[in-house]
Amino acid sequence: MPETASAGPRRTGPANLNAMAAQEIRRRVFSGHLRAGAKIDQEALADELGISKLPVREALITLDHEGVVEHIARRGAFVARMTRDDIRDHFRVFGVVSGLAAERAARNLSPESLQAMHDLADRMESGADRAEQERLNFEFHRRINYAADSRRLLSLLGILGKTVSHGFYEAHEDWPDKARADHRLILAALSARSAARARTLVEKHLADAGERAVALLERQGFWDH
Amino acid sequence: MPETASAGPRRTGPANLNAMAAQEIRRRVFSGHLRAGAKIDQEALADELGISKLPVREALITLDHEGVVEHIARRGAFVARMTRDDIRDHFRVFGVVSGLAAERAARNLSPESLQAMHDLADRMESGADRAEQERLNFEFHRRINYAADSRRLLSLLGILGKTVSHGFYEAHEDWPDKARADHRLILAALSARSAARARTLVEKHLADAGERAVALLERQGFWDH
DNA sequence: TGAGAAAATACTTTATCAGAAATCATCGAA
DNA sequence: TTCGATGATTTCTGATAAAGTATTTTCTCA
Repeated sequence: MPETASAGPRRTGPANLNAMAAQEIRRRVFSGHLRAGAKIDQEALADELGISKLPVREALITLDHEGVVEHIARRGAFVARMTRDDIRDHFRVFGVVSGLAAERAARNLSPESLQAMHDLADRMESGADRAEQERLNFEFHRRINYAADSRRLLSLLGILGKTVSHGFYEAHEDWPDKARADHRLILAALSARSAARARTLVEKHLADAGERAVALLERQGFWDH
Repeated sequence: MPETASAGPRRTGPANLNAMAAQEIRRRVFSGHLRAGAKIDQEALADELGISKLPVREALITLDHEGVVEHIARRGAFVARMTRDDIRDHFRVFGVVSGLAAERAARNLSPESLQAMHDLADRMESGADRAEQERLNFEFHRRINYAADSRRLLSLLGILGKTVSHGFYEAHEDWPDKARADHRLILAALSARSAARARTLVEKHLADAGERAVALLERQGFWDH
């Protein structure tokens, strides 16, 4: 028996409990399940998720840094009151930081990576299903961000990106077309080594994504009280 | 006796232990006490600070988000390997986000706030001591950031600002003069409601601060191994 | 018989749990 | 309206369980 292949009831969760808890709380906030300003009961949430209070507490620290909840010392955590402009601002910042990364990527990207990105763009047009498109989209941007070759930018982009409510590809009829067109333009700028143009395009791309995020949340009843 | 003024041996720390621990770890990292790549022993650190492991653990989560340490699941936390370019990038991002805030502030700042900022600038020139100047400087930027009136920007700026190693006013002979000049220019742009100019000036101001931060860390032996 | 590789074991460290201590907000009384 | 007691939570501690790492031992092959 070379491995513990036929293992017993090993749990299959995402590595650690606090990441799982954070993901679940994010879902509840953006789905409108947890309303803005509501106090988050650590104990109740822990019971509900079948874990102890500690991972929940750690998840709340993470979400505080992301701006999803507001943590007041010795008072507890509250769902952050996010306005439409807060969402737009989030994507605006996401945009300028991504723009910086694109600016660098325009200089650094190897010919091989550029080719790989062209392939990605091609695959996005060959009518894959929505979920697959979202994955390809993620991969496209990831390539740019890694090419920027800056630990600092990468770490910030990781935080900024996690907050995003996924599901653009399902929610917006015209988003796939718009995204494809944007990606082609960005890729052209990167291929031409036009750092400034790549930066501007990426900034606009994400500002637009911000508007879509607002519309998506609107439709999901995020601001209905 | 209106309050527990003449209290017993109440501890006087900064509200909660994890914030204290985070501050202490930051200090050790930027002073070169904890070297890049070094593994952080949670238990040893907890013993040393006279607290339990949990606040230390929570501090490490915070510092992970700030990019000061790198947390690998079930492996522990390691001091982030920060290059000179990482520091510059940090301030670059700090700059673009602060720039966004300044852009908004140029539109929003009330005449009263502008007057208050003029007073702050005046006081910075009336030869206060270095520590006081650093405080006034902080207040100056805080005014701008609050005037931007965006929870999202404010929260990000809070995180970005904490990482900064303080002590510019002590460390650089010419920084007070440079900072005063920059502030005057920024203030002029804000008073003239020139959003774009305010943004550019703030971006430059912080990019310069980044160079100074690199020089400061260099002098403190941060990169000597 | 000695050297190298694989596997099992022991050890160190992290992640989690349940409960105790401290703190703040609320409510009632003067 | 102000002060003090009560109750509900958060925050922290010590202990336990789960991983990962390193070491040692054993086995195979030259």
